[in-house]
Amino acid sequence: MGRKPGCSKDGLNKGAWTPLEDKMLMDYLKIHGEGKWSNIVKETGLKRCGKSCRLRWMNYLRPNIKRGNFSEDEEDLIIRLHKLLGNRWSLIAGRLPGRTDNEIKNYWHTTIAKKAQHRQLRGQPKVDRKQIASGSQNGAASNLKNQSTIESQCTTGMVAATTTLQENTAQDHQDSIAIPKSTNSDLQLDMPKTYENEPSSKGSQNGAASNFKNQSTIESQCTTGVVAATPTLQENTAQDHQDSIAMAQSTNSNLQYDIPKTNENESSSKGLASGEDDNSSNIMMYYDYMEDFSKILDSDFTKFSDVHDIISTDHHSNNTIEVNGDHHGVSINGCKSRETAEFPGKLVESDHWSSNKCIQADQGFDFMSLLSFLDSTDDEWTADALGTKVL
DNA sequence: AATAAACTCAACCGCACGTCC
DNA sequence: TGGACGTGCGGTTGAGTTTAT
Repeated sequence: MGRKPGCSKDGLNKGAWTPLEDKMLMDYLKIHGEGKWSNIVKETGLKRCGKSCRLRWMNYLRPNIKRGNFSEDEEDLIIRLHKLLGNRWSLIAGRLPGRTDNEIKNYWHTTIAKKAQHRQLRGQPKVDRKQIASGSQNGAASNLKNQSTIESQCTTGMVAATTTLQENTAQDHQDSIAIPKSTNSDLQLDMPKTYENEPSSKGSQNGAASNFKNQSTIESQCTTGVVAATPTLQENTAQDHQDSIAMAQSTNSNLQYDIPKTNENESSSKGLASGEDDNSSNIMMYYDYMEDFSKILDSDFTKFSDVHDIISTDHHSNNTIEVNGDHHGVSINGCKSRETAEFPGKLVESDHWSSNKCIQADQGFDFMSLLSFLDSTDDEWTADALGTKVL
């Protein structure tokens, strides 16, 4: 790959921007719009490299940038998303309207890390600031260039998502995201809340899972190293406050998580979960953690907030969904670009989930997990994200 | 009031990746 | 096919500001 010409060219300004420079940049962007950053230098005479212009625009000049302190909801959401995504600040920022990745990153490094340090003073296990910053302290997906895995352990009745980081210590490896607890040895994930009539403020700003008016339950039953899943979408009924999307009921043998062979040395975002031991009771799920979650998060959840708005269409593609006339995408496994949605033709028919090449049951599983995950109001969740019980 | 320490955050840097030729 | 280039991202820096002594 060729390297871009850096910003270190002679004659280009560096450091803080002046009001005049800001004005020149904004004037240009008003006319030409974003993009073609390198042209700005040529066409305006602004002595800034394109990269610097982009940064200034994205982080400061852009309209609708929210300034000021982060609200509790925002902080909570950041913590949750960081737990899920690690240091993918741009993705996190995408869920917080008006906030930039840089701002969130700074906030994390200062305020949130400080809180964790505060905990450290209370005699909890030492937390390295860098670890906090990188997310490795809580076992989140701190570096998604590394292999990530989700592992499900039937024996303990829980699903634990872990990231296997190349530079992680054994201790790191043991850290896990405390996705819903379960007391059921059949690996039942009771999603914590119903969304009906409860537009939670938590996470509502980002248009993510907040309006999902279904209680999601995920049940998986261990067989022999295979998770069998049957996602079914139950009709909403007035009497049924448990509107639920029951996933992974293990009754449909057509739906199985792929368990590819792994190469230990493979440095890939794709991971295979495998327990610390090879206990056969462990579930191992092939799971493209980075791509799938990021793409899910990239999608506009609000567009999927109401099942009634989702119309299966055959005239575009039998796997395309249309929401109020528009097409929206949750592109998974590289089936199509982000803009092209790939969903089963009939969402409610489980067979389609297994037969459709573009979305598999496990992805549905994760999609629903994510919704509940983000909407959980469990205080312990937040505490856990910091590796602490009390903030 | 002076100074040091701590904190904040805008900006820079290097890298990865996609696109174009 | 591979190099050049543009863009975006995460990590880091350091100037400016605030707080503590």
